[in-house]
Amino acid sequence: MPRVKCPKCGKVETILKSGFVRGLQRYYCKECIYHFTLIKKGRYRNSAFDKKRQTTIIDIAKAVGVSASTVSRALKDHEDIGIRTKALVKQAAVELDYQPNLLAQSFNRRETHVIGVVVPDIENPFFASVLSGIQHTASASGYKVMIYQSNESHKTEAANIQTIMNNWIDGLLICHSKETQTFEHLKLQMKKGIPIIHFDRICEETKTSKVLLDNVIGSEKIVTHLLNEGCRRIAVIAGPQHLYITRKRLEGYKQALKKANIELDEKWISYTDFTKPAIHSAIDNWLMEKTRPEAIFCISDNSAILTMMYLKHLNIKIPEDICVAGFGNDYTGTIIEPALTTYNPRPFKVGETAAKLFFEQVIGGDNFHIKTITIEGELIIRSSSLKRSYGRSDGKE
Amino acid sequence: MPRVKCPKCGKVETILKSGFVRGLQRYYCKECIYHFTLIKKGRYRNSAFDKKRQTTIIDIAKAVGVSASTVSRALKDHEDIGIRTKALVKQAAVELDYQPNLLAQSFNRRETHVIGVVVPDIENPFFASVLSGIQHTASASGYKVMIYQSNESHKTEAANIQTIMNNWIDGLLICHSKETQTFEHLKLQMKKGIPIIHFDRICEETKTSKVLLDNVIGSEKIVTHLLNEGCRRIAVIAGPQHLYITRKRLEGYKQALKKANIELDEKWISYTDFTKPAIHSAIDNWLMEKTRPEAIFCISDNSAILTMMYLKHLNIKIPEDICVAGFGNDYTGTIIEPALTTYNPRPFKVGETAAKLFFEQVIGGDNFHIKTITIEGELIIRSSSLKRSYGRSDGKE
DNA sequence: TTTTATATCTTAAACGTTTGCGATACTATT
DNA sequence: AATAGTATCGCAAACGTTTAAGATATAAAA
Repeated sequence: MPRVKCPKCGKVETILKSGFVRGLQRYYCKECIYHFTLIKKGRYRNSAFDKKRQTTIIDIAKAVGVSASTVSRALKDHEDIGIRTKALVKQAAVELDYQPNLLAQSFNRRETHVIGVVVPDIENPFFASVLSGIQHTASASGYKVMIYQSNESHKTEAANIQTIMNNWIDGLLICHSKETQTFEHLKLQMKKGIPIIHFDRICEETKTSKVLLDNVIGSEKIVTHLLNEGCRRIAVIAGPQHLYITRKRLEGYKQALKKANIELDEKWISYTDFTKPAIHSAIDNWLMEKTRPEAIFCISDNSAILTMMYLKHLNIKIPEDICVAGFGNDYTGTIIEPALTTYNPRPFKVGETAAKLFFEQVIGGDNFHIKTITIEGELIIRSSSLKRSYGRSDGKE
Repeated sequence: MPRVKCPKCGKVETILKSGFVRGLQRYYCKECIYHFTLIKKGRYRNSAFDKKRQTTIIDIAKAVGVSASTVSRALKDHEDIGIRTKALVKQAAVELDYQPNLLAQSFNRRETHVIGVVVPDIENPFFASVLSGIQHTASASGYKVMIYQSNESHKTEAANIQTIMNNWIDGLLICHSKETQTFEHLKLQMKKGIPIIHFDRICEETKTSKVLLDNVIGSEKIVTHLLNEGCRRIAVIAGPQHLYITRKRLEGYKQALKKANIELDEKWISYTDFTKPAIHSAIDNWLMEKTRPEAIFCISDNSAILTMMYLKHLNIKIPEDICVAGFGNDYTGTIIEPALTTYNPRPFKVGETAAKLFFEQVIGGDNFHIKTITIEGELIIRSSSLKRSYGRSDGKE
């Protein structure tokens, strides 16, 4: 029999073995009816937790000789606290290098002051700019921004939302992936009452605030400009057919034609996946027509760049032979020659506005009614479309 | 005297008024020696907290008829829990739509699984790509990413770090702003024991892991390439003199010259702030020399683009008259004509590596020794520098 | 002197989860 | 029958902060 003393009565004779728990020999004192093991781990005495321990309000409270609640109130200048106490507390806070545990605060208040953002791709300049706008606005109000990219995958998007929504964020700003066509993953989360704001590629089925690009008007402006330059046969490099921006920008295209009393010819519309081969083959097809297109309107700047490079490769002159226009105002459009006519959707402002809508919803609470805001963009005319006035100035930089 | 009953003894006669607290009439029962007010607010009964309440493990515990700790363990398949109980708990969790409160978990564990990232500017493609690499790697390990941009301001950077470090993040990945020249704000935080990883613009004074671009070797490769093309007088558009990348890339420039036995001429080095006017004036000055430079090496792609556009504007042929090379492999370099010779620092990999270093440090704990990893980049030769072999293929796309 | 008012402080519960360790009900062994 | 072993569970504390509401001291009023 081992010489083990009972921690309660101190006796040795009454101790019996009693199996094992978690690999440790267990003992049992007959007299005290008390089970115990010898080695104690002590959760908060050994581990890595120790190092992470910082000054808390309790430390301050002890130092000053008041209660923790007084410290809490003093630090936020609550009226109930005497001016002398406040001073003492604040001084002690500085001396002890007190830093509030924001995690504890958030936990207590059930508010993290974090905005979650899900974008398809951070490296896309448009989204980078939106992100910047969000970050800027959030920061100004003391909010943090957590980002996720879906990589244009519906699955990743759904998984991201699932994780992030579990108490981490106060609101979600989202632009759906190209793949996303069902929105059950979002609707599930909406029950939690966390504000959701859509931007750019929105979801039409949910009662959420939305920030839109003026896709229709913008496209209409571009196409109208091309018409004004004397182009009649205007081809379109569109995206996948189900994609929101494809539908909307095509709508603008059609409107412009209608207003100009030009009949729509479906052969001038090519649905692509924005890849180089798809675009090349679309152009090849058009060039085989007996009458070539006079202009190509590309739904995105990136495809416009690809289009221009291919046309140049084919020794087709821009804009003399074919005008080209894009949509998006990517930086590359100013570099390529001739400079690309495009439409600036003001992505930074899109981000700003989305963040502002979030704040409105937070402040408004139940009184807030969802809004849809369309950001007015800006037609940017550059050489790539200036057929009629070829040779005149490049427009503004 | 008001007809107020004592909540304790129920008597009315013994009640006295006793001033006001928080705007409410206060009463006092002589017999019970008990102060009280009439209206009770009840913190967790009325407010917005209610709506945010979700299913907790306690709810599950009640439903199944076990304790909360059992639920906690069952959900993570702890061996102590019986297989039947586990099944019951998991089933209840699904039925009640239980979502763990990640905030509570983090608070308890003192671990958020969030990586903080501070970059100067999200819209800069280099940083966007780094960010993407970080996000990718973090996501794969179940970590979230919180971003901050300093907007190249030291003050903003310091403020960001201050906020974010208070328990919000498990680690900090940072690229300093151009302005940042003192690092006290960082050193202060290092005491907390949170891993800090530097990338790109590092801090040489701190004992932190770092991820570097191969600035020196990369620049040397570029300049050597220019030398091989027959350029002898190679001018440099540098950045501000104190900037880390300026110093390093200049070092590579000098090394290349030295190896080629060409004497360094300081007049070919121009320190700019990367703005258009500064670059233009640097070029103007060089062109006034009796012997013009044969090549211009720009410390960054963006300044290379500006340089090329200005040279073209001056009707100087690239590369016949002057070769141009950049550093960074921005997308625009593939668009401009002639395409820009540059160096790909592999920003995505930089981000990936920074994140990996963080994980190594977390896993290694005290055993981890800080590392400095240099990411090997890739020389990308395009037309803008192909003087000798002008007219030959464009190199790989 | 008794009652009322004011200013300032304390107490304790609550947030949701984790976890050390004791408790209980068995079965197996001696 | 006494003791030892095993499987499975519960208790309670701990994390750091906030906050409702009671407590106390002191001054003012009746």
